Amino acid sequence: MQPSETAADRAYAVIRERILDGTLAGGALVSEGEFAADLQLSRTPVREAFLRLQAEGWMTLYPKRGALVRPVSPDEDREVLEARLLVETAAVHTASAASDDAAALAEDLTGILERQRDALNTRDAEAFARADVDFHQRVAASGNNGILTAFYGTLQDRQRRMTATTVHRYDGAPHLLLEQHEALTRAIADRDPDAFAALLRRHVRENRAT
Amino acid sequence: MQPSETAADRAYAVIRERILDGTLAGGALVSEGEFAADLQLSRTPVREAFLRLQAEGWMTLYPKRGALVRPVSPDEDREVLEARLLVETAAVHTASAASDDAAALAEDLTGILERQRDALNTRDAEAFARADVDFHQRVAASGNNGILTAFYGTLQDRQRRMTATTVHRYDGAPHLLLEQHEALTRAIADRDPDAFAALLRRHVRENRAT
DNA sequence: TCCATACGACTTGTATCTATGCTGGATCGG
DNA sequence: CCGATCCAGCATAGATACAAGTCGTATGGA
Repeated sequence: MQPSETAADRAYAVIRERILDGTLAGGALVSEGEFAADLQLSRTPVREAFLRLQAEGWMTLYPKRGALVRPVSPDEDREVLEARLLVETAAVHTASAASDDAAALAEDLTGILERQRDALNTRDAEAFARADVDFHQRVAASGNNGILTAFYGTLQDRQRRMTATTVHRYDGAPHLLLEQHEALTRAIADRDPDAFAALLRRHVRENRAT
Repeated sequence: MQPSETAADRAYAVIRERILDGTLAGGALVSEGEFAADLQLSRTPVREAFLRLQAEGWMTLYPKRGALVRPVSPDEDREVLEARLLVETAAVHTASAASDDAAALAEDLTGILERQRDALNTRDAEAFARADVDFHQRVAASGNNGILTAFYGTLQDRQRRMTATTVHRYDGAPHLLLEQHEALTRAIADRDPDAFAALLRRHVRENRAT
């Protein structure tokens, strides 16, 4: 056994994953004992995981009653999209003011797009989705603001859960998504934050899943 | 005894307060046992508080070593101010698009300003600061986006800690601050988000403490 | 002197135990 | 038949016990 990862960490990772991928639906009422039995540990590490999940907003703990997996609120998708737009747009605006940052960003994005194109060709949906997340994460990070970048990460997690919950619909074909990413990258290379903002707005509206 | 508030909640509130008001300086190494003895409870609730504080970014837990109060990073004040500007500006932009929201916002802000003016007259620094926080919180909430509003709250907490850490300097007199708030409110009443943005930028730059 | 190691103090990680709160259903009185 | 009450079962809150990791220091040998 490799105890570099504690039992509490394992419990946390497992439960969080089940929430994010939709195995544990919103509104489900779970208890510490359940998971303790399931994961073969005592209730203590499970409890720690619950507390952490509550702090991150995934669960609500009701004293002496149990833990409720927080359901996705009706407004959540709008709110997440608004927030993502805001952070990404502001980041590109900042990056565009410094030619070095803009160039580095464009270069990194080109690399990620290459990976995504490969994934499309090899029909590796997993890698495709991963590249998609990386693309936007990299954009958000270009604002050179750790707080906002971290916040953006939480938005991606929320979105991941939402897309897992709802039926996963591809309004457009994957290659359309790729083309939009390419257009976004061009706007960055051109240091045109306004064009980027307009393209991004369309991008997220048309394809709420990414 | 009124156990409506659990021991863990109390421990959390106390420790968090000590971090935010600077009693517990950044970089301090603390242990569960210390606080357990101090607060007269067992390690369990203290541990829960530590976990929660870590999840919220106030502490870093080192396995078998102790807990470190996370120091304020050198970039943090810039990052917090950038993020606050971003969220408030976006919120007002949204609110300005709906006349009802803008009117309600202007009205609420006027009320808060009244409180703040009273506080200034009675020299109640505490109430003055509270009104200040409320003013900006209300602005942020006008964006009608719960996720962003909650995020804004965390920014205020971070800022509170920073201003507690550094010497609290008032670059301008309190009444200048009040005048700026009044100007901001007028911009909102006029549904002029661009003017608001410009005023706010100056406001936070001149007075990094609020 | 220098280095390796053994030890002790301190810390967290996890399990377990007790007390208490909540809830739903059975029971009793009307 | 209906509502108040009681109680068993379940879940958590918190305390405690114990195991194990880490570091500083003392100690003994080369």
